[in-house]
Amino acid sequence: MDIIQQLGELALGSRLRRLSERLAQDVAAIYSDLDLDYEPRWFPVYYLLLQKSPISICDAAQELGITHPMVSQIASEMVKRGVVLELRDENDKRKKMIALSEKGLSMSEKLAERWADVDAAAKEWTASTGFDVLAVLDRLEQALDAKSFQSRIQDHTRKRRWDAVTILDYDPHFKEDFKTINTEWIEQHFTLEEADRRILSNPETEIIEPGGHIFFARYKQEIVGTCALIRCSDGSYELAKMGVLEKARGLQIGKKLLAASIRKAKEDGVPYMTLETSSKLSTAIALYRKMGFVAIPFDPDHPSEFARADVRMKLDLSRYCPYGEQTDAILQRV
Amino acid sequence: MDIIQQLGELALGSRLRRLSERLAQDVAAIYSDLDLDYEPRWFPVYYLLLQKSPISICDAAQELGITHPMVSQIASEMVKRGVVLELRDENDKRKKMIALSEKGLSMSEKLAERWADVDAAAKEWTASTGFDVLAVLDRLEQALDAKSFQSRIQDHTRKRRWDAVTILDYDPHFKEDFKTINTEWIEQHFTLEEADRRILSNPETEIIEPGGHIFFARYKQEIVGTCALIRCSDGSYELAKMGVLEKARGLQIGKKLLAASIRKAKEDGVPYMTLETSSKLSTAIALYRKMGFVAIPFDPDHPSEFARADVRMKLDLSRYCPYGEQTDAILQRV
DNA sequence: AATATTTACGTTAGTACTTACATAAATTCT
DNA sequence: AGAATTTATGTAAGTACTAACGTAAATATT
Repeated sequence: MDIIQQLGELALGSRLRRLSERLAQDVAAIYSDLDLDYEPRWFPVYYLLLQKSPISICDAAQELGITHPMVSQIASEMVKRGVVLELRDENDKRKKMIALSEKGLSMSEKLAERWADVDAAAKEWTASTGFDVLAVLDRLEQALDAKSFQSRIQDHTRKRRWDAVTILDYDPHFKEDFKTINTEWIEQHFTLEEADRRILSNPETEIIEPGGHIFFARYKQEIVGTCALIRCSDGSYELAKMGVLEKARGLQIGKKLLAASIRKAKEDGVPYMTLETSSKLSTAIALYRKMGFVAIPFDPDHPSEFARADVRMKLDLSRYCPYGEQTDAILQRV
Repeated sequence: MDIIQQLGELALGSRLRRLSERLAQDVAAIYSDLDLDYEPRWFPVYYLLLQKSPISICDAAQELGITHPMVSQIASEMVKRGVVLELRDENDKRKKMIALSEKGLSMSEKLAERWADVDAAAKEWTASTGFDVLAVLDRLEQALDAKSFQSRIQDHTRKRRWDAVTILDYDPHFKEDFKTINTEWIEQHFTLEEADRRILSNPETEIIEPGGHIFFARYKQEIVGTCALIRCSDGSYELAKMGVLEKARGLQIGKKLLAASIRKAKEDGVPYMTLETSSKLSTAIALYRKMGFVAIPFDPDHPSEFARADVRMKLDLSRYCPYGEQTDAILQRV
């Protein structure tokens, strides 16, 4: 029992490879005493030519599920050894048709006998496991056709990252984080305004006490993101002060904070949410849009408190609004 | 459904390879965004170093079940990229000990996360087939450890050849074959003597009518071997005129003829069999010996009819004598 | 102590593929 | 009809291995 075996599914690929190499070597050995102009690697091409002949290089490659350079190389080897003949297609001068020569054809009887032995040996071997090995391979391939291994891995990566982030409600311990996280992103793109300083320094009096909320995202024991719901005079919420630390970008923390905010707003029976942002923040706007927010015109009666704000968006919570309700599995994929 | 799939067990190796390559490619892709000095092919070595460090090149190769040049190459790549440190073993100056560097170790956390995703994806994938894929692989490998694929194929080849040869009793149609087959081998090694000509030209009066038998081996509609049992005055049989055509050598036809002869002798309740041969025919003598014959001294009272004969052998049929009775399966293997 | 054998490792060459690119012919578009 | 695109093939270079050989050091044998 070596490490490759101990690793189980993680080293499945290595194991399949090892097994196939072991077989290939053993199969190669059985041709050695046959004294024919034949190489084991020719098998797929030779076998195909026995059934369909003549055939063009690329058609053969397609039928065999290998690359055309492979067929091209094997074919020229076979031509060199006199096993295959090249003919040119008359209608299409690009095409090189290959076919078994007299010599190539005459080898088939002896080869077919060996193949029958290989087939019988393989059948016996696989049957001895008590499993229908071919069916297992069929299912494995089918499953992979339905969904690539890469995307399966990605799903798990996404899920792990998603689960690694916890959304927390406001706690006085996080007061400083609320300030530093927002200061970081504001100063990166804009300059800190007077209203920013007031709100970021006094979240409790400015947001919580008037009936708002602040959420925090924790990743690896650290607060890396935050966003606030400010209670407006008409009872709606304004989403604001959403920020994620530079180093924690790409973990879909913004989406998770936003989903938590929408969920809370629905819980509280709020009719709609608004937000103000800047057209410079295109990734943020894309996210808001994905979550259902739509742009609304700037109302001259309600000018923004912030100089950087030039976009106003709204999410109508009375209508169907999936992202406040959907499961994590769907959210992760959006 | 391509040809590789249609071929079933015959192309099992190709299929395993294809599957492993598909996995390898997908797995390679998930490291690309990780921005680490890491190559997917390092995996086995890296993983081992995470558990056992430092370790020598050859020890690592052994543990991983790969060749030491592979470990050596991977290790030097890793050294070049600063992931691995080389130390010299003090006690054994041949040994190069490799260990993860600070940098190599620091990568492990991120890598381990990805591995966990790969592992989870693979588990999910294999489980979706409804089979215990790992168990199938275990069984396949175990079965191959117990008996190599090559020897499994050989068994089938042997059996096919064995079954392809039919032993027939004397029939006047075969009279000419009896003569030509024996003439071929006698003239190859010796010269045809007067007694040869007499017996070969008149098998019926010389062998059959005095109570003897002649067997023929048929392979692909052709008589390719023969041997005779000559009834002696004391009731025993003398095995004689055993020959196989040059072109049919290697098919174990001699063994099959001999087995048929011994079986017949036992059936007929004969106490023992003898034969005369030449010390020049070492392969034949080896076969006789395998089948239970032992050399006996030349009895001066019974000089041979043939000048070439200088070895006399005997098989005591009253004692245990496996090869007259054993099944084909055992005979094929002898 | 001298010699033979084994072990550890590196190097080179080979294998069975692939990807990427180049070229020529055919087909489609305008 | 001329230009752009697609298709068929070949070639070069790369990948991830292995096998085979050579060298140096250690160990066993005589």
